[in-house]
Amino acid sequence: MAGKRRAEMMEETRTKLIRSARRAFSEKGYAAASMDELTAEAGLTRGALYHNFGDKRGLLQAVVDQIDGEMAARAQAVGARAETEWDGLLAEGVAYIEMALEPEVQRIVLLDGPAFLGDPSQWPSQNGCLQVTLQKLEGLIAQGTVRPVDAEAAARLLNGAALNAALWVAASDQPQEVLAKAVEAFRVLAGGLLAAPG
Amino acid sequence: MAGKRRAEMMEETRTKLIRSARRAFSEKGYAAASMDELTAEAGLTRGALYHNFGDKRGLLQAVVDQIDGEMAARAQAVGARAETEWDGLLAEGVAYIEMALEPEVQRIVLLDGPAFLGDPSQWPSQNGCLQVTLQKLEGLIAQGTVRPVDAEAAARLLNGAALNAALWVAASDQPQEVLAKAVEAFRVLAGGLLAAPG
DNA sequence: TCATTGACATACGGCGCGTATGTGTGATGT
DNA sequence: ACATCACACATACGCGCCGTATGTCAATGA
Repeated sequence: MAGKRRAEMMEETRTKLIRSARRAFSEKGYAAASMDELTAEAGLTRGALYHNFGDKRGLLQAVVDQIDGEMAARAQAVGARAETEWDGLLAEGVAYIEMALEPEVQRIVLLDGPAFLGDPSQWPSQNGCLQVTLQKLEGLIAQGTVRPVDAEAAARLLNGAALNAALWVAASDQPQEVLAKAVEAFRVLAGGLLAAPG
Repeated sequence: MAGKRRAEMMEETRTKLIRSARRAFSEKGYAAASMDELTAEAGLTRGALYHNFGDKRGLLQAVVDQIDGEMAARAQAVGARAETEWDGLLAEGVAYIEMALEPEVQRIVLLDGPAFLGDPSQWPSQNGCLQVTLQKLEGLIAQGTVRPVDAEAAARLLNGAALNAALWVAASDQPQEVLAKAVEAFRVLAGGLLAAPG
């Protein structure tokens, strides 16, 4: 028990703080979350927080990076399972919409993240979600499936569309029906990118 | 000077407070803006603010409603000037992207608004921007130009795409070039809605 | 074994929000 | 015209929260 090295201990406290922060931020929002409560829930004090993350924003940044990484990995996994590259792109977009329904993702990454950390593309994590979409798009453009538009621009618009759709679905009364409409509209819109409209 | 009725006076203080709030919120962000400074700049105190708007969020709501209304009016004016309905839709979208480059719009309506007031479609102002796009889309669907998708879903995705494009442009080093790419990508994406791809 | 580093806790100061209370001016009735 | 009321706004107060400065104790290394 006491046989742990200092580095391991520190990594553990970081993990505990991030875990508590994910809970607190997603339930109360970043602004309303109290550092005292948050750290107490992790069995620590604010001292540990300022030592490890600098300030409250630093903790938010760490949380956002973690969730963003998880989202990117999940989307990529879903996209890789598709039969064609194009279906993969669509699947990734739909996956983003569905993931954005989770309170953690919505509240922390989509709402508080941009508001308190600024534009996602400026984040240290480099916005993994965007990178995944970007790569898929570049591949599709190279193989001629997608028209030769600016890949980054298209990726941003697609992600933005998916994100906004998710906010809509989440605020809706009948999430299931609205989700179906959102996914359908997403497919139609994305179809605009195709070189040979189907 | 003293010949004003009470209602007129109250309307004037509301106007002054909202004006100061637009400045403060857009420059410092909602969270960092101090009510004391804000009201002092308007020649008043926090008392006036709590009396007229209930709390800090109430003031943000009022500011957001005002800006949203202005945006919707501007977009509608731009869209109405186009030769065809379809061109009008595209023009509105481009107008949103360009408007979102203004710090007031970006910071207050696009970042702090959703974070502190929740989903835009739930706002009392009913999100005028969305309504404008929605009407245009419904017209286009009725006349057969646009495929029969769910109009609200499509409107949301379009607006979301435009919004995200704007964030990208604003954070960029060469806004002019990036804006051109964003607009081009927007046109391509929107083309997916067309019944007869061109 | 002892000095030192560093991870974390404790203590302190200040600011900002929300509310409770005070105040003066315009509205109202006779 | 005068007294009274109502109300828009100012003033006063308390609480919570963040950031920093300081303290403490265990782990490290010679």
